[in-house]
Amino acid sequence: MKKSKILPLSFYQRSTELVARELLGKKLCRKLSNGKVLSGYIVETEAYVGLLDKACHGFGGRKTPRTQVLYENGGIAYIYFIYGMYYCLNVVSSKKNHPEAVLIRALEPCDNVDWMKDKSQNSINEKKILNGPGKLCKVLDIDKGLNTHDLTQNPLWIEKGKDIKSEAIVSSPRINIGYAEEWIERPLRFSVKDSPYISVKIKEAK
DNA sequence: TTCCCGATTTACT
DNA sequence: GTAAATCGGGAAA
Repeated sequence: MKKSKILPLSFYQRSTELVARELLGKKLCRKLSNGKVLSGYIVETEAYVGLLDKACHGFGGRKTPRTQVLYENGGIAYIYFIYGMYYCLNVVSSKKNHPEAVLIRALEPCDNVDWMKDKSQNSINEKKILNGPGKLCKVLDIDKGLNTHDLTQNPLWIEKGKDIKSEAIVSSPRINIGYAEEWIERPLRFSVKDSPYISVKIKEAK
């Protein structure tokens, strides 16, 4: 029995910023009901760090049916519906009773790229198939049914992928959280430097 | 129960 | 650059 490439639950049960940073380069895999496996390397994430973070759904200890999953132990999926038409995939991190998670914002396509191009109706440019949290969920067929799913199990899991050097990781402010006041500028977004697959271009520091 | 608004994407001016 | 699409969750009443 060969050693599993799937990341263990202990990987997720650490500080959220660390998990967000180290998820870069990892391989997100999704097995469809027809048996086909789609995958991509994670190139962009954002950390949502719970109680004090005004951008986090669990801010201030808010606890509702939807955010319940954020309070669980790390290693499971938190999927929510936004703007009436899109889903976003998050990885719950940290320990029980800490409402923290990492938003997966963009992937570099890996397996079954042609199938994904078809699905996204963007058959020309593979750089734009998975470059956004709403888009990657649509293409990978991720919806509420996978909420609370264990990310070490079929049909959605994360494996070891490419090695990303720490010099190749850049942090920047998060996207579209204009309501979060002093948290808007916090550099909790992590991405692979110069990757053509990220969602929103990073503002250059002058 | 009602009302407001969003961790987005796409199309248009 | 800005706006429209579109609906469930959360807060208020």
